[in-house]
Amino acid sequence: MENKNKIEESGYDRLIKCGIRPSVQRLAVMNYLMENRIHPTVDKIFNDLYPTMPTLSRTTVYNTLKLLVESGAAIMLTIDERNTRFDAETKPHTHFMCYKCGTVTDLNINPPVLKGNYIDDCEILNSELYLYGHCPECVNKNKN
Amino acid sequence: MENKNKIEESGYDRLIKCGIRPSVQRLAVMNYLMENRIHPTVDKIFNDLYPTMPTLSRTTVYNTLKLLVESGAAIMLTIDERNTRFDAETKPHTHFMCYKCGTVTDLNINPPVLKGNYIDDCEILNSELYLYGHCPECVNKNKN
DNA sequence: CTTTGTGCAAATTCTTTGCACCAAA
DNA sequence: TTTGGTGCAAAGAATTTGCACAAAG
Repeated sequence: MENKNKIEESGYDRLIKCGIRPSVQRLAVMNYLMENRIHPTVDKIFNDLYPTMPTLSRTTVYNTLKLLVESGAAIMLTIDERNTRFDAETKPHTHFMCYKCGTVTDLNINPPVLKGNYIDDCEILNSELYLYGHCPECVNKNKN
Repeated sequence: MENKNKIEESGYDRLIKCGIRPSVQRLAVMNYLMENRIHPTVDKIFNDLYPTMPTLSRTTVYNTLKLLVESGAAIMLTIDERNTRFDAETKPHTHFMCYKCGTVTDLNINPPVLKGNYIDDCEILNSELYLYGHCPECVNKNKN
């Protein structure tokens, strides 16, 4: 369940490939993101890692996520107004957020490929397609 | 310049159509959004209206924007990680943010029309296509 | 009068910063 | 040893809440 769409590459390999020194904390965050494709918030990551790493600090999680994003090892999502979310899948794909339960998932629909193009003289370097609505679980709940 | 893509409908008509009582403050915010299609932040709206409405409070701007979005008179954009932005154009269109200057503009490219569909059993009620890169001004600056 | 809206101040939440200590090269 | 990483506590920024007063119906 939590491992849906798990990425097979190892966190260690991903860090090295992106030129990031693999400290214990960075490895923990990177592996967490690759094994749990739930688009977690900073708090979710911290709370889930804390039991096995009681010396971990929120600051380190923030530092690490910033580094991962800047190095191309992860992406940041602004789909959720309240909290920044993170994803270890860096290839373009479409995200969905449920208005009722707040869960963010990947959708099997290709976003328009626009990177590298110029549109209205704007140089496009990145794009995100965010969809919102009701997830299957919440659609069904509604029928009761 | 500031009036690019200005909406011709009056703020008063928009409020009435959306079932919102047109208080002085609400009218000021609605008109501001319709006349200034710059996807402003709460602070920008407050600071621009304050000189002509010195009793206006940030709380009222927050209250009003929440009401406008809930009533369908405006939309909220999460394209900018730092600040929520607002737009009086509620028909689906594509937004662009410049990485360098932070300006948010509309782009003349139609986003995929997905509202009303089911994708992976998710009921799609809304969508946003956000593009990021360098705006014409910043592309040119870069050449120096 | 009764309901709705406004605006101040305080509280809350999320994130960043400064700095001392720790760890690895 | 020198550079880089971690984590605490404090600061900062954005937003929300509680409440008293004002305005509108």
